[in-house]
Amino acid sequence: MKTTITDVAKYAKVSMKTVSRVLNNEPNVAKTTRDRVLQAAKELRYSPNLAAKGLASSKSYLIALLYDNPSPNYIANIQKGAIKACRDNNYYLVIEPLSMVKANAGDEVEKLLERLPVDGVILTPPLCDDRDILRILRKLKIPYVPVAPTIEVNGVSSVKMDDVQASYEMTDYMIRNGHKKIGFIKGHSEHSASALRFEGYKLAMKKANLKVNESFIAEGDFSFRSGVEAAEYLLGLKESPTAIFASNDDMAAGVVSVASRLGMEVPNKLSVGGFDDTPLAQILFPQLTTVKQPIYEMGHMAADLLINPPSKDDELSSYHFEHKLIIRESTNTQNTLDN
Amino acid sequence: MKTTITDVAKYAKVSMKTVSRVLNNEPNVAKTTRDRVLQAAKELRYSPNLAAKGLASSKSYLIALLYDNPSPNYIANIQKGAIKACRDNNYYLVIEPLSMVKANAGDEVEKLLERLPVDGVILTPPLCDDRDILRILRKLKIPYVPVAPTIEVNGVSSVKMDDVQASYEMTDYMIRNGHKKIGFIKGHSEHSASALRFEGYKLAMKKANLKVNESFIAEGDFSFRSGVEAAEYLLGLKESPTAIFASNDDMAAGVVSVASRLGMEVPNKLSVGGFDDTPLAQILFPQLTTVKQPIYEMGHMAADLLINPPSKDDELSSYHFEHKLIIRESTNTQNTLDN
DNA sequence: AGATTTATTGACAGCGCTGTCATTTCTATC
DNA sequence: GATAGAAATGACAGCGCTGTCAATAAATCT
Repeated sequence: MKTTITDVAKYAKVSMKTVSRVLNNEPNVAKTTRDRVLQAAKELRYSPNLAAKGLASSKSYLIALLYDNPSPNYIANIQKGAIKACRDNNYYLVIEPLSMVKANAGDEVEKLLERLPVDGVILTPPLCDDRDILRILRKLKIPYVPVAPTIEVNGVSSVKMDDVQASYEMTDYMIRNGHKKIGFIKGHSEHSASALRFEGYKLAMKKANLKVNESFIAEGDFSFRSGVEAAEYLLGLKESPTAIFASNDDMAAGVVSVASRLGMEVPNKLSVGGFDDTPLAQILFPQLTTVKQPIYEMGHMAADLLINPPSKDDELSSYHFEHKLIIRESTNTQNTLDN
Repeated sequence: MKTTITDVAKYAKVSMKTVSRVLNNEPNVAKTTRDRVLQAAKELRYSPNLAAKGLASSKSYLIALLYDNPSPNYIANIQKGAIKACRDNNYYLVIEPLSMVKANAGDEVEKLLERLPVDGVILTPPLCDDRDILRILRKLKIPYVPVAPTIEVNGVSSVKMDDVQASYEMTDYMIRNGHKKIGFIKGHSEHSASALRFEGYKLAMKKANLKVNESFIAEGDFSFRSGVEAAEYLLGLKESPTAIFASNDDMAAGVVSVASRLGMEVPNKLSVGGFDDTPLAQILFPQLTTVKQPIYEMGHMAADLLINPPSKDDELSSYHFEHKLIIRESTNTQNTLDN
């Protein structure tokens, strides 16, 4: 038989309500009473029934993680971070992959959340920039935290990293290594990060008084294959870049693979930079210079913001986390003789 | 205001209980009544309150996925499969990563499940072979389905694939390609699959009247790095194998990387086989010959077994799913002249 | 037709907790 | 020491649903 709050109340010789107060850290309980209740709960190995709490307080103690992101690694890290925050607060994480390809993601979300009235929703890219979904969330009055969104919504905190700055740093690093002809492979146009990373690249080029050569900009969609295609194009140019900055690791892996097929040694003949620091980056030969995103941290903060909403006073519109440029083997000083 | 069952009852001019019956597909409701209720529910956009259902029926409509598996890809696929089954049954998936490294995983699980009384638990390797966890689950009387377990428990259905057979097929494929000196890299000793895959390898060798050369067997732990180390050992042998079967893709990637560093062309000088068919397998150059595990299918069935438990009659002890040998570029016919 | 079984429906309590508000006990004040 | 005010505690309803069991309607059998 499962212990209930009534058992604890009897044992501690107080009312149910007092037990409830103690267990929920509500104020106005005498220290001695509090200790007695805590002791009773401990001895009886009491643990609250989530469904009952939920029903009585119209809370669910559930946070939903919505995603439509093909990268298992990204999702795994967001999950880890979010779960940590949930565990520390006796919340639970429900995951719901979505497919934006289907006509209306909004409807799907609506149906989902009408059934499962979660206390908060974490939105990962590209979902966090989907107007339909945001509208539904607002309509259902469900708090949400977008991870790395482009759209800023009034009164909604978000977690992000500085994609522009990170991308700037990578490009700048290549420039400081003597590279002047730097190719760039864009990411999926639906992901807001794509534009930001491109921005950072252009910024660094501009600051260094380097002209952005339009033919050095290739389209990609974050997939390995698109990296291969972009690399084939870039390296097939009669005057090809000496460094290629792919806006994620998968595409960078594509570049490395094309380069090695072409007998173009990385990094001596071609420097390659990636983005994300996926496990792949260390598996590749040579290991990839890349940018480590604070994914775990963002997931953690997103959940935490939903569980412990900041008071209006200290509310920030967005919380920034630090990325890190990770220099490995795929980039090198440009040998000026080669140029 | 959220519609409740009472609203639907009034609208359809029946009792709450009848609505409940209709919505839960219980028998003994007249067709006309059923239709009327369904219509009412639809018009009112009714959706049940999970917490209330849970409280009243002492069910939670939640399935927990417990894992301690460093492979995001494996987890992502299990999750996808499990979620599909959950969605189709109005269940939800709660994920809980565990760390077996910590002293007693059992306690952690116990605390977790006392708080969150889920209707079922999916256990992935290596958790599914942890005696402590199994004991707790039995004690708490929570149904569970182990994915690819070694331990068989009476009355508990499990989902699996045939690791021995799959491994046999890969080895056999190499043998039929003319290879005689086939190296094998074992997986993490804690994962039961490791032993099974090794078994399949030995079986194939035996069937082909090939002697298993002890020095061709290397220890690994499923990590890329361990694959590198194993490959360095195997390829450093004065008489080294012409093919290496690594018991997962990450280790196979390690082999490929060492081989290319050593200027040993894959597959012409060395065939390499992996296991898992992770995205990595297609990203590598050359693309990896590997075994595709029915991970999604196993996740799906695991959740389904928990949601719709088979009746005692048609209960199977374990459900097997088909793997698939995927032949790509990293394996080749052994050139007998080289031998 | 009347008796008996079976299918269909409804009334109502109660799952375990919290919110509201009433009540009691303490503390500070003059 | 009486009194106002604050702090601590408790009584009780009710969150939205389902289980139980009783009541009624329909079907089947002598």
